[in-house]
Amino acid sequence: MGRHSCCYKQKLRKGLWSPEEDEKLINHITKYGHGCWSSVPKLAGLQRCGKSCRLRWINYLRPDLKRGKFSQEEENLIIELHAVLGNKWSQIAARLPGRTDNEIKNLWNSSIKKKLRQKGIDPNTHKLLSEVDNEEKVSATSKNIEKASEGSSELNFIENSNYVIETEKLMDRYPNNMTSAASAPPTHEFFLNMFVTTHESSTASCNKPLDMASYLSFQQLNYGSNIGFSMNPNINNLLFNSKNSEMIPHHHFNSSITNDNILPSISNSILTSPIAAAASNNSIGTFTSSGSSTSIELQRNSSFFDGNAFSWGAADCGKSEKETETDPEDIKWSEYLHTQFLPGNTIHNHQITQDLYSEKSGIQFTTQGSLSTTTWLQNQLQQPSLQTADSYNKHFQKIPDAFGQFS
DNA sequence: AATTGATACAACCGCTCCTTT
DNA sequence: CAAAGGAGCGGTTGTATCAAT
Repeated sequence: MGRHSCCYKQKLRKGLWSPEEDEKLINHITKYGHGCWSSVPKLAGLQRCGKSCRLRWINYLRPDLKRGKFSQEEENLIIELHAVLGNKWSQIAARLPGRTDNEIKNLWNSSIKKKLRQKGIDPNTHKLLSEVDNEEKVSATSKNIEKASEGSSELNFIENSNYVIETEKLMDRYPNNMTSAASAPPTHEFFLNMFVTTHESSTASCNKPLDMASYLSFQQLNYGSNIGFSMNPNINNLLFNSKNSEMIPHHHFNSSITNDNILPSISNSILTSPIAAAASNNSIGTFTSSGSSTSIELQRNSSFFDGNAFSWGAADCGKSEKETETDPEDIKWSEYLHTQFLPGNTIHNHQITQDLYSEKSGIQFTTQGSLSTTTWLQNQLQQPSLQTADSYNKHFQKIPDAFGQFS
């Protein structure tokens, strides 16, 4: 497809949007919604392509944008999410209320990347740069090593938790980079091998040859010590659905889960999360595999969990209630805008949360559960609801300000 | 005061995926 | 089933602003 069909039309404006154009677009969408984006410019009286209108609305004019500088918490969350999701900016943005993928992408490229490098962390792999160098050496060397130890999946951990990958088999499973979020997730079979081969119901902390805690030592990710990031509880509750690349709050794992889902999920979440390093010295739970399903209990059995509000535990799983999902598209725009967009109106964080998280992919966020992502996000929104309303006000203030710049 | 470089942010481009015809 | 079109995503480029020289 490539270029949008409307872009072929002549005399379409490009470049920065003028306040007049913004006003036209806002007025149009306020009254009629965007509907088909390709028809928006014509209906709104704009010499722009629909794509440009969409972008302008989503990235700048949309009323629920927070704008302003990113907080440290937001930055931390972005880093943690990036460790899991990679450059999936839209997915990252979906978990940061009021932030756009573009905004986050820009922040990452202009600021966070640099900060991470300064702290000796490779922004792509979220590993120590020195480790990445070592890996490259190991990778290069391994190509010249015969498959002497083929069949063994053991890993020898050397002092200081550095690791040596002994088997080419393992390297084959993780070409280039074991933990790169951009690379394919570890296979279902791999984690079966890693965690549940020795016992049908096994306790991770005491399994040999490779228990979970040891395996986590792979990760030298320790943002807490390396860069002083706070350990955010948010990501800890997210597991990964390998089939659609969406994260799922852990609450939903209480029911039957197939290995196809859960193992890659665990792998992605644990392998790439900053919690991994911190968790590496602790037993964090039990994996049980039976037939096609795997149950997982991640226990609060270490100081790590207590110290950092790590809430994998199944204790609150049963309490969760599935939030009623609302498709944003079902919301009548005029109503939406009149009730939420207009300055001074109180924003119902409940609805905002739904708007932000009800995606076509069907991500289901729960409203309860201690320290769950949703809870955290709700907390963000609840400080107070007026915070969001305030951002709306700021938005409206910004429009006349913008006009002022040109007058 | 003018120039240059760095930075942040806005917007565009090309692509893929999905839906519709 | 294939083609066309719409929507969205991620990478890249363009531009405004600010600080340093």
